[in-house]
Amino acid sequence: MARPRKALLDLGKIADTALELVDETGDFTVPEMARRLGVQTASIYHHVDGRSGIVELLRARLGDEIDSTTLDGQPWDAGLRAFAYSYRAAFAAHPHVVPLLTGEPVRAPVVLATYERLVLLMEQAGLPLELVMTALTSIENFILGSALDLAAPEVMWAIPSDVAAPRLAAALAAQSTSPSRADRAFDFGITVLIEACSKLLTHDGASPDGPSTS
Amino acid sequence: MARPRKALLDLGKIADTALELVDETGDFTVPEMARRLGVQTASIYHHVDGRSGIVELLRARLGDEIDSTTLDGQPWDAGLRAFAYSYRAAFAAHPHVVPLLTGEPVRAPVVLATYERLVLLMEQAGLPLELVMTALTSIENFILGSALDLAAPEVMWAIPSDVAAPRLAAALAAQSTSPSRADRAFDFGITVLIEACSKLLTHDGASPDGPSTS
DNA sequence: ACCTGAACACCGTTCAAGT
DNA sequence: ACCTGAACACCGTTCAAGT
Repeated sequence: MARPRKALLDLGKIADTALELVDETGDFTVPEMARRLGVQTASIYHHVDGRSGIVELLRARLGDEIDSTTLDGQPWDAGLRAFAYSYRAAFAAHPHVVPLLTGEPVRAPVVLATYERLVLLMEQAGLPLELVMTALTSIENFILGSALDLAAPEVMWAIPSDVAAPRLAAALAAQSTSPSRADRAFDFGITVLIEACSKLLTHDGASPDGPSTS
Repeated sequence: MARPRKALLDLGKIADTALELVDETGDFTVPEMARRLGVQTASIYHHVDGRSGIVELLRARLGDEIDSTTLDGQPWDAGLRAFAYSYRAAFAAHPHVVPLLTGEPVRAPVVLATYERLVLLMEQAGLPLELVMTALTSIENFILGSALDLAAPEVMWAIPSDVAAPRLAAALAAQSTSPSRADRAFDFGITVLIEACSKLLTHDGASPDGPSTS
């Protein structure tokens, strides 16, 4: 065979296969991908820069699933909230990908554009410029930590039998079950982080409330 | 040689070597450890349950570095804050270990005992029991996400030259440099999350402004 | 440019053999 | 119980050879 008239492989197929494999088995392997693609292992190396190149493909793929339109026609806090939810939803759809992505967060062009828009909105709302990255970084870290939580099993607070922790056990038992533990924790955290941002605004524009005088 | 009169290996040495290797090179390998220990690769398998057993050793090691005495003789919020800082400090000392630990958080006995004590304190302070795990989970996720951030290079918001993001660039430039970006983001988030917890308290105990019913 | 087939170094793990 | 030496399956990566 050697070189076929039409290429057997392209980045899309490679990304698809890697994502499939990670979703199904929790990880991927270059030979495993080659088998699925009906191709030699070496062939894949003609398209990507090794295994880490495939991880970059996955990072970009997740980034593309993040909805970047959430910032238009909304106040900045609602937009930020929607962005956070969309960011996490992209991870939630492929929880096993997240551990492969640690070390560097998603910085796809779409995501970068969203951050640019966010910075602008927060600035205009009155958040001091030197606080903007602090706020966004803490929110991003929270999202990433929450995403990792998604890959963990739901009942993971199993208390070893040789440890006495009655109140912890009671708190675990007292959790309502409808939204998952992870969902509730995410909502709680993202809500308070965004609220905290709005309290840092210097109300030099028109602002209804505030602890000035009443 | 075969079996020496005194064992060459023990869990302490194995954990030490793995930690050394991860701190120096970012990862560890069983044969690499064996070389450092002056021992055959197979010997290590007589002490731990494979590579994942070594990861568990590292998880426990990090857990032991967390200071669990922070909760005594302090109000719950100061204790929780100290615990969070200590938790993160343990990660900060060995940032490359963190990615190996994702999937399951640290649940060493010390940490579990701290959580037990925290739940008790928060309950007594008046936090509704069904909210306790939500609050603690979101804080733990935030800590984990922040810890991962520590393994990332300080200047990681490099904006690709083909992307225009002037306000993002300005926000990055406007950051003060004294405490690191990661430190500031951590402090911001942990402060806000704990404050949010204290607002959820139902002041039915001895409380200055609470409604008087018992 | 793109695929094959074969190769290489290396890793995780097992196991019989020795004390 | 604990270590060795040798083995096995598998992985990531490279490369000459073919079209």
